[in-house]
Amino acid sequence: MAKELAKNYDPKQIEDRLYSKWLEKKYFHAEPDSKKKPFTIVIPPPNITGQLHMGHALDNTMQDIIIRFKRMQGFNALWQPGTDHASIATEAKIVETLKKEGTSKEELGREEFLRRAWDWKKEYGGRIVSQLKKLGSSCDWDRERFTMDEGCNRAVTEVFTKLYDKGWIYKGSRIVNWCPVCDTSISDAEVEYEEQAGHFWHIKYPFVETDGSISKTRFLEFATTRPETMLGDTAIAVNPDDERYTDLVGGFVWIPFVERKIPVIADSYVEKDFGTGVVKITPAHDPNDFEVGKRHNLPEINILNDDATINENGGKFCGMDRYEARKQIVKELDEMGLLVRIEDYSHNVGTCYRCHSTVEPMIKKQWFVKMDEMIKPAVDAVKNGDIRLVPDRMEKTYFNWTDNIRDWCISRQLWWGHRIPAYYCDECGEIVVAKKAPEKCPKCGCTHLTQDPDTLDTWFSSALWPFSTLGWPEMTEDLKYFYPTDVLVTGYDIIFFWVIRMIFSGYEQMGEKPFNTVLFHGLVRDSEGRKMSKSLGNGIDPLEIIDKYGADALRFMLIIGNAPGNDMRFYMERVEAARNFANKVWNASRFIMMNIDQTAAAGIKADYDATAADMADRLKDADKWILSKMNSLTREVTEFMEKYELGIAAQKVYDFIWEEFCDWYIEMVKPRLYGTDADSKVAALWTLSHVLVDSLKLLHPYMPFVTEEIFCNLMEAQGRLEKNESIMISKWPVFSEEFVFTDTEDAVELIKDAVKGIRNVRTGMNVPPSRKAKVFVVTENARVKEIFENSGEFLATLASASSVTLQNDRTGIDDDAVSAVVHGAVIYMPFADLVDIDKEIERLEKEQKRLEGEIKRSNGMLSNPGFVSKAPEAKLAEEREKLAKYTDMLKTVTERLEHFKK
RNA sequence: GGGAUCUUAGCUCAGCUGGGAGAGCAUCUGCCUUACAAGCAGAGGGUCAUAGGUUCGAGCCCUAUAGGUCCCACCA
Repeated sequence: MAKELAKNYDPKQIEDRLYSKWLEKKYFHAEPDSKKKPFTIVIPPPNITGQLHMGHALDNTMQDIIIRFKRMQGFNALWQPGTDHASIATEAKIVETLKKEGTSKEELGREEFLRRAWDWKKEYGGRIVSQLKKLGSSCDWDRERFTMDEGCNRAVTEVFTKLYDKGWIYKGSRIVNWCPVCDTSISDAEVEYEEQAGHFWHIKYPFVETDGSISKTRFLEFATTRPETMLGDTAIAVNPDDERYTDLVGGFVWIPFVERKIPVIADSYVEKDFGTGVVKITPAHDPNDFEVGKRHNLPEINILNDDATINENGGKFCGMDRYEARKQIVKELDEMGLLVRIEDYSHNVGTCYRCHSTVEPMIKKQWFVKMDEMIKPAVDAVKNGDIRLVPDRMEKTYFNWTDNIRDWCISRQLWWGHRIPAYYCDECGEIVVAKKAPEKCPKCGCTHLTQDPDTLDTWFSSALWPFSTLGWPEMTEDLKYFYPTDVLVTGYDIIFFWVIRMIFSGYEQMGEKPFNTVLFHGLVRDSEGRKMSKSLGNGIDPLEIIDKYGADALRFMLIIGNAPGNDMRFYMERVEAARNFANKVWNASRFIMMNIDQTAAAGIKADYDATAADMADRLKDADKWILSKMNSLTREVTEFMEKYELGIAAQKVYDFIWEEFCDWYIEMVKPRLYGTDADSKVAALWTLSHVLVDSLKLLHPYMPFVTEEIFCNLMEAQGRLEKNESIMISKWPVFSEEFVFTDTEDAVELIKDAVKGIRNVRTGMNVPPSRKAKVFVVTENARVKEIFENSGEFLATLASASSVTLQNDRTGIDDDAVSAVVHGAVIYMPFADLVDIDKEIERLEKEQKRLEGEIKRSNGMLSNPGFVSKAPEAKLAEEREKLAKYTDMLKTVTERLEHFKK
């Protein structure tokens, strides 16, 4: 490794190399260790069909930031990785490929199809993993899992049989959402509603007279958006309180085409005021009608085949596609004079979340998980705070779902997935649910049993992910040590699919929550705020960004200035800004290392392992100031990260490094570095190094590569690489009392203001005389005096007060002037912007009022017996301190105000 | 229909328990200065959607209104 940093920051030169090093050193690997506290994250397993997209990049960056942070804090940090078999999505892809090859899954047969699927997994499952590595993800790859591997399969079978024995998994004939394209049932959560422009067909059925004849004059009018379902109508319903139709209830109407008479029934489900107040009831193809049908014992007539063509129950329309049949039916109704009118109508249509074709509700025999009992602990956990959702508004969404939960349809008519461990006796039809295929039927003794052909919903196995990956159903050491996990990071879009199901599964199977906190993030949208999608072609490939700007830049961009749970837009300019920041850090470090080298060459060497106490008497005000700032920053950043406010934490680090450290401290310290005072030089170098190292550490979770590269080079340059071989396993900085220099910090802040004022004057030289600054200097004893209206004279005055010379400042003011500032010979209030005194008086009056308010509040609290008796001592002390501080400030402000008023 | 959320600079957004209105980009003015032009020093630009309320004090809390986004449920 070079002792000097390369002249130019080039992520390509460092990222892959460092990642390999980390892997080689096994820094990502975690084993149970009773001496250390665990911190665990399980990855939301990406689909094996997937390519890394911006959503993944955001999700995994957040996890990596947290896990790196915790690792540095000394936790035994495990980030458990893996991938998801994504049954429906993967199967669709493979079916598509087969189609292109001119074959089909039926032709291939189940076994061959699965072989192809596993080949697919082998080929593409690794792709997403290598992409995650490009991002810098510090997952423990030795532990990589797959939702359909042997262990997960054991877990799935275990859960299925357990819940079946408990009666919480059952097979039932119920109305389910059927996707005719994916050719499978899907759960309620997997239906997406889309607003579609459609029609409202107003149709009338003729009455059946008491003598059995079909009326030519009396009709019952209703409206429907799906006319083809009339083939499956088994009743017509009105509201029981609807006086218009009271007489008709009990009568019959006639359905054309299928030549069937159906009863007119009364059910409160029908709303009087909507449409004609008459509803056709199709129990087999509408969830509400299904319920009505159950209440009235109506026959259920299925009119659709699985591919959404009309079946033999549809009479002459048999074999037609659903939409073709719709057209034809409407046409013929019109010819028969039974079509009253067509109204344009926009309504929500349920579509499959995978293929977006319209789903058809159908009655099917499927497997369900009973939810009413199992959901309870999951509700309580969030209610009583055992599991925290961040941001907490997600709780509303969560409860909205849990309050309206319905049984979960888990069987899928797919081949790629966990096979349902249910076996049917070929003789007597007995159902046996068991971990292993039974030898013979327990009822009739027949030895021929057939396994259920269906597979399980992908989410059934994902729900077990937090513990199945740690070895469950075996009670492994891993499981005992790492479970429950600490934080789950995921998008709010899969709260129903995944988060809730993990929570109830954790409680049911483990008897304990799967994680303490769920941290939600939003969607990454394009620069116009649209969802990134393949169909729009507006997706931005994270890998291209990494290639061009580096993973550090991408990561930082995704995090900074974004609040938890909020969507964000992707801007190239923001990636550039992040890359520029990395470059800034690079260059500042290069400067510091150059100076370390040069001073060392001159025989002056700082002890970089020295403590603050060792250095105490050599530190200058500027050093104390930046150390103090660094110290506060450490505390703030740590606090924000612990609250998972990653965006704010990143912003703080950014501001500190760029503004305070680079723009101020490094500039302030230059004269000392170029000067001759060895002690001062050593103090400066020590401080530079100390602050740089701590800044790099705070930045490391966000920008792992650039920080590691600099850190290692710096350590080598300082001859302490052996003890500090990687920043990622270095100690996270902690707030320390030894770096609290409040007074110095305040003073230098004032000085900064002063310098800014001077710069302002300088650049404002050509402004009209009225704008020329009035500069005030407040001396240590608070004596206010106006020095000069002319900046030149001001500078001269400052210079005369100086005792030390500074050189080569970039601020554009005379060297000597700055020295006075930096050395605190005077403390000033720069009012360079100040045009008239009235404004300042106004400001001070406002401040005075504010302080009076604060004092009043503090007094109120301190004289409140309730507060005094209940508040902890620290809180009381804090309040007293505040009171004292504000009282003091008020005094100063009032004094100053009086002065100005004079 | 229920719920969530947003409305802050020209654009995109931060602003965490009420006290300074902020960042990036864009615009304008100076600077190739021995870490960095991927940079430095400045400037302009905001009734914090509107109207009330609570408070010594409101971008932040409460109420209402308008507009946007999203989720859930669904009227056939």
